Amino acid sequence: MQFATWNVNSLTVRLPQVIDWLAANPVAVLGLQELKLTDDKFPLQAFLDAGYNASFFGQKTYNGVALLTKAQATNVVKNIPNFTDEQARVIAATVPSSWGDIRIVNGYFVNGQAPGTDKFEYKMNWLRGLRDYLRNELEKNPRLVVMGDFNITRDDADSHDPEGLRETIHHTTLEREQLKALLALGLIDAHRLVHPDLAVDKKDKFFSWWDYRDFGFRRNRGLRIDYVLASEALKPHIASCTIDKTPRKNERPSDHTPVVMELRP
DNA sequence: ATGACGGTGTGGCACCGA
Repeated sequence: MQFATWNVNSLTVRLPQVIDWLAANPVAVLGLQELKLTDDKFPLQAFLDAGYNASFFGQKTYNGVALLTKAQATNVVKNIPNFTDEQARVIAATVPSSWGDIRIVNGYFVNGQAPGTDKFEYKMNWLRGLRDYLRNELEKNPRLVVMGDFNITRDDADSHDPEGLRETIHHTTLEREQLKALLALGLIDAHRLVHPDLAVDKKDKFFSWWDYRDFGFRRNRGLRIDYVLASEALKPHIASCTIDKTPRKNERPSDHTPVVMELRP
C-alpha cells in the first residue's frame, strides 16, 4: 500500500502530469499541495476518470491541498481544528487498510520567508498548532500518516548547501526544532528510516525540491523538504520510501517531486 | 547583496514561493 505526496505548484498547469504519474504509479493515496485554485475549479472529473476519489480544499492564487484516494475517504477535515487560519493548508481523511483504518493528514506547511519576519512568526505559530492537532490525532488514530511539503530541512544532509544557507529559511534551528517536536510525538520520517546514512557530499544526498533558477535541477541545487511520516504502529510495515525524480524532467515541471512510502503486510 | 525561474492576477508589473 503506497502513500505519496507531491507539491504540484498549480494543479491547473500540472494536471496532465499528475494523471500520467498516477497511471504509472497507482498509489493508494496521493496528497497534493499548492493547488492554486478555488474548489469550483478543481478537476474532479479528471481524477474520477483516472479511478480516484478526491477530497480538496482550495483557495484563490495560493496554497490549496487535496487527497486523492483509491478507496472512498471518510471523515474529511479541512485545516487545523482550533487554529484560525485564512489559508488552505491542511486536509485530513481516513482510508481503510488491511490493518484497519489509517488516518492521513496532508499539509502544505508555511514557507516563512525569512527569520524575523511576520511570515516566520506565522510559521512558528502554525507549526505549534499543527503539533497540538497531531498529538490529538495520534491519541484517536494509532495508525497515522502525515505527509506534505514541510518547508523544513531536517538536517544538513537534506540541503545542497548547509553551510552557505545556515540559519536561513528552511534551515533555521527554530524550524528544525519544530520538526523534531513533531517526530517526538511518535512519527517516523520514512525516508530517513530507509536511508539512515547522512550524506555529506551533495551527490549522495536526497532532495525533493530543486530551484527553478540557474539550472537548479541540473546542478542538483536541492532540498529535502517533502516528507511522509508514519506513526509507530505503522513503522514495522514501512517497506520503502522513494523520491521520484522523473516528473522533474518533464516539460514545465513542478519544482517539487513526489515522495512515495510503501507499507507491506 | 541581488536576482535568476515559474505561477497567478486584471497586469504592462507586483507578489509569492524556496
